[in-house]
Amino acid sequence: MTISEVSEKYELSQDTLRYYERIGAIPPVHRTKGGVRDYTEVDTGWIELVKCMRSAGLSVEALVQYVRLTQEGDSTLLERRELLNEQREQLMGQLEAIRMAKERLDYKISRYDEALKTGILKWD
Amino acid sequence: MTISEVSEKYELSQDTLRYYERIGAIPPVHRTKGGVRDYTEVDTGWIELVKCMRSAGLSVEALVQYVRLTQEGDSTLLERRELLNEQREQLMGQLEAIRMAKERLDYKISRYDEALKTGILKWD
DNA sequence: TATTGACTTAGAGCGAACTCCAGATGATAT
DNA sequence: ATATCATCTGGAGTTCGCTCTAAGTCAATA
Repeated sequence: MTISEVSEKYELSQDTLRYYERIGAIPPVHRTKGGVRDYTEVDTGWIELVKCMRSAGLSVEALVQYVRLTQEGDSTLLERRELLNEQREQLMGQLEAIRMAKERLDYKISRYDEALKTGILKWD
Repeated sequence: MTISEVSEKYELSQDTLRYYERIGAIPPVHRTKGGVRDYTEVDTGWIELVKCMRSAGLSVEALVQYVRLTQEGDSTLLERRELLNEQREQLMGQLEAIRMAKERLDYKISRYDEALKTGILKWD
């Protein structure tokens, strides 16, 4: 798969795909003899993982670390689980922050709805 | 309330508090004759709102817009509700992204737990 | 074979959200 | 009054995560 195909499929710019590889957020991508990227399913699997995790707010740095550990082999299994656990905790926190903000927004919106419907403004 | 007290209470640096005010993410804060900030309850209410929304991922720009609209008075009620609704939608999307990432992390972690417990690595 | 178009790298540039700094001014305790 | 400390402003600096540019190389087509 060429970079433009991967870019299309995962809706990530070619620049971003190269960037992720350059900094190590994904392992080195398979290349043709000429040095052109030719993504395998393993490669795109990593892309998908990174896209998923980034969209949830994991830092690029955390992904780089994770990839580095996987490259180092089985001796880092424990460390990798720790890293994933930490990130999981982060996500749980973020989930809670969003839940709270949403609650607050819902309340505010309901007040606006009320005010717009009745024309009466009882503001706090 | 002085800026150092507010900074302490809301765990936001004094620089950040001044920054939020400077760019308009909160309305102008009450001052003493000497020009020193003296936060009222209304002021800290805004601080709390901004902290809540920022921690959930709302952009500073969105908050600036919201504050600007509130300053313009009742004619912007509808526009403000629209803005809050948009932000709410964003949060819902973010919630879903995090849910999905968490699911994936949970699965991966369970695989690591298994591997670490049994010593058997059946990797995909 | 020439030319077009996709791809390559290294490195600079950019927007968001702070964060830090310098120099001035305000508040307080002796 | 003076020393000390907190706070002020304007502006520069930092970090993150891309995004763009330039100049060169690879690949497919006429």
